[in-house]
Amino acid sequence: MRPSTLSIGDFSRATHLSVKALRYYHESGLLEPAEIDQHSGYRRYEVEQIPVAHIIRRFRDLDMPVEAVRAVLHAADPTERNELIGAHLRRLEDEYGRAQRAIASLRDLLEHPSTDLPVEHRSIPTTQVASVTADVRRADIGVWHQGALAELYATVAAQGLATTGLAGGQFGDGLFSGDGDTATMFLPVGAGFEPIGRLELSALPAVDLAVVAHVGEEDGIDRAYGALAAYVARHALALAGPIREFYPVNRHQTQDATYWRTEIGWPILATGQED
Amino acid sequence: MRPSTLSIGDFSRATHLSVKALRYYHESGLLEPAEIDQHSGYRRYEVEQIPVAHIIRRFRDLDMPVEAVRAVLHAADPTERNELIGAHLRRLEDEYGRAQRAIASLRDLLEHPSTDLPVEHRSIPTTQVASVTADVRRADIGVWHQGALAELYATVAAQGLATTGLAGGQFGDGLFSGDGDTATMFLPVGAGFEPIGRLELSALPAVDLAVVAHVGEEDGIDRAYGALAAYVARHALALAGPIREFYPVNRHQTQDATYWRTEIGWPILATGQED
DNA sequence: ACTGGACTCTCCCCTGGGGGGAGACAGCAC
DNA sequence: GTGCTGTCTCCCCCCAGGGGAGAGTCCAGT
Repeated sequence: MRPSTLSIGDFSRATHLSVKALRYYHESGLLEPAEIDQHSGYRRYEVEQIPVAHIIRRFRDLDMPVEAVRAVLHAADPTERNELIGAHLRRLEDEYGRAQRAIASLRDLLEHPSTDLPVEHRSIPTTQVASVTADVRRADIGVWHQGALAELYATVAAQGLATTGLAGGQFGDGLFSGDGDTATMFLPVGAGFEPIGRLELSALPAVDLAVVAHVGEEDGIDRAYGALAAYVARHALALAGPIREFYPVNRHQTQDATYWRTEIGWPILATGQED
Repeated sequence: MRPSTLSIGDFSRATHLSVKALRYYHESGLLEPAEIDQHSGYRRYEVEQIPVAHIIRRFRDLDMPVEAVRAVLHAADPTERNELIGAHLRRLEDEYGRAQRAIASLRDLLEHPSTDLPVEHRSIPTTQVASVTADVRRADIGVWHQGALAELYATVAAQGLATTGLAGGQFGDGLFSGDGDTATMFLPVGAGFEPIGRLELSALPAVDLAVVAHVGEEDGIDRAYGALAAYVARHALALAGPIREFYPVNRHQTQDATYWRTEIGWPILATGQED
């Protein structure tokens, strides 16, 4: 008699999926054997499952998570399926674009390891701000940053208020314990701001900052950080609080990133003396 | 007095690397603290280490392995460094290209889940071949496949011999125990072949095959596998050995992939009867 | 019917790059 | 002295399986 089902080894050879992977897909429910021998526990697959297995392998070759593969296979209609696939492809494209820009920045950093940029001292008084504070993982800061600023600008404008200073952010607050990353985006406002949703009205403490400006996209910003660190080292100044950044250009109004400006403020102890 | 070193928390804020990551980099020797308090075990970093930490973060953002980052940082000269960075960028580019092609193939598979392609039965006698056999991980098969075939063509030609049949490969041999993937690439030759290096002279056993042809790049090949599986299922034929593939077109002479041809052979039990 | 070898089973530990948390010290301001 | 926060080490967790141990199964040959 000719068996109409395949052993796990035969199925592995027919699908180019390893036996280990097949067992894992069974365990995780992504691809269940057609039949399991009650006595021996041997898995048996049907030939009709081979095309499905090929599809799974293709997706896994793309590093699509097993959960996402299951979602695609269980998607109701082709539209939803294409949407899911498209989303994954967009993620890959994003990653690649980010990689290219970061590589350029890296070459720059490595080839000009110690660039001197003008450093300016700035005394910031206590400031009343509309703010958003959250624990954000470092990898997500870019996205969160954009969203929070957009919300601040929109809400302040919607309340008919004017901004009374530079938009900015503060990172690594240490207000909460633990190693979480507390980040705050803020927009200075006058009296009358009404906190809505996650937005708060708060007061930023006064600080003395050593400030370096960076122009252009965020990718090249490490050079500014490096220059600042070198300056601080030369003048033997310690870090006296969370880093504060300012964004003099409204990035939602000015789309061309070459005009963007980031001012990085490194809090220092007020000394008054500069050599 | 102003401390000239930073605690791990301050250093974390200055570099945007998490405290956990910094401890891990210390443990793995990628970035060692400038000083460790003998009594308390507290780590102390110098401001001069900040630019280095930024560089490390950039590389890790690119998913470059910690080992590779260390290699780049310890590289003797900029040339070697650029070479290492370039290699990583090329890997990213390769992945992205592969992803794009695989996505196209996937859409095809999902939109035409059951394509009928002509299936042909073929009886292959025992064949004398020059061959390369190795345990190859599935992900590496593409590369290994190219190299092995090129070596076979070159060596056979160098010995002044003619090929006496179609080049091909055999996958999932099962000659060795375990779940390893045994793959063999072969080129039929007449008498007089001298095995050199990893090349062997061997005899492939006779088989009866159900064969489907696929034209073009390897990316669309899953459709052919699917059609073959459907055919085999309809005719209740079991898999009777490792999959064999044939490549009638020499891919090193014909660069245009649209002319490439892959014949997939699914071993079946010889029955002589076809309904 | 028996034997040997190939095949498969489950179970456990391992990878990389950290994240999350427990419990114990350390340092600093009041 | 008394909190509070920061930091230490140690342990378990993630994904997608890989590697191997030890035991049970299947099948072909005798």
